[in-house]
Amino acid sequence: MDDQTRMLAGLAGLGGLSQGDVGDPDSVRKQLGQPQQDIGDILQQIMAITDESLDEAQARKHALNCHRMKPALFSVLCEIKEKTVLSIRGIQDEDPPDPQIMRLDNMLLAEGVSGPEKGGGSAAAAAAAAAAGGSPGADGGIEHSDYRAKLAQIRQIYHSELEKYEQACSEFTNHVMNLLREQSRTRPISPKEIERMVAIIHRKFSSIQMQLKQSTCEAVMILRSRFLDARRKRRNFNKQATEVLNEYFYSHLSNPYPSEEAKEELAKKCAITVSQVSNWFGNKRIRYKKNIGKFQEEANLYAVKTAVDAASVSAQASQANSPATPNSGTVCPCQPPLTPTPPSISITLPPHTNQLRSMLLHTHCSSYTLAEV
DNA sequence: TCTAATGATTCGTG
DNA sequence: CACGAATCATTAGA
Repeated sequence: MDDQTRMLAGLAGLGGLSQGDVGDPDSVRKQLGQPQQDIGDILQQIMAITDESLDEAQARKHALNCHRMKPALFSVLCEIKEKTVLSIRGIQDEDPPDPQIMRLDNMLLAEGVSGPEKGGGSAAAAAAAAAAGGSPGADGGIEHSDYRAKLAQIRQIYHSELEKYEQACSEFTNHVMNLLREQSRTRPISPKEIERMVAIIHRKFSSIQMQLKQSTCEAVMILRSRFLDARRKRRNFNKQATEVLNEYFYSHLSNPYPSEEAKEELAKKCAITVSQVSNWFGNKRIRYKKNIGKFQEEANLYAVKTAVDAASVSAQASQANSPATPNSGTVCPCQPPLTPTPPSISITLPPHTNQLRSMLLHTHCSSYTLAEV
């Protein structure tokens, strides 16, 4: 209290004093001779104001507001406050942008939830729809629009929530600002303090915003994973693709392990991915091996078919008087077209060639994503 | 509705 | 990483 009274004593005639003089009450007293009693009275009035009735308080408030020393007292109190409490808080004011929010923002932008209406979102939608679509066709369009519709729904919810949030934030900020401005007439609140309070409110609201962004991201992730879950959206290969694969399989029955190049060629022919070709051969080998008898008829059928194809190719070749180009899809010359005894698969591991290519071409989780490449 | 077929995934292995 | 084997999840046909 001693410091304060000294400080307040210094206020007695601030009008003609420089800032440096404020801290020296003795010099003030010397210059003006204003009694300390005056300051004590004002302080007493301020302290007692809460105990009075509303009307009395209002009248007192008015009187205090009109007091000739009010502006000086106010500015000094502001200064004291600034130097004590707020200087400590001030350090934390300029914090860097939250990396978490930045991550969420980037993701929402990439997914097309935030940002321009038909920007990256449609690209992401196309990717997801292509991934879900499996074989290219009219079906892909349905998947695409379905995905887009759901994404648009999320987008709409996100934006309406964001708008609500922004409105609430600005309403609350305005309310607090008005309140503080109003209060600043009776207690020392500097504009800087109001500014800080606004920053604090914004920080609090931004944590709510982060929650909104987080849950939106989760929703998009769930949506994507549903569309990307190839197993759920499995489509049987078309007849022509199955024929091409079977032709290769039965014409290479002694070693049904297509090379990376052969897989690529088959993938191209069947309009599927290399990894789908690998899956198909993996399934085929194991299922054939498990029940050779069941596949016998199929084996004979394709053996005949490949033999006929080979014959027509060689006939064409001889007609054109040019050598027939060896095709991986045709029957191997050393392989009999009809296998009298059940053919057996030689389970020998093929050499691991072209690992880099395979690394690029094999996509297990999202095998469909390369389907349209 | 049931069931066989089938494409995809997972796991252990070399 | 490719493969076999087991399994899952979906499709298609009876």
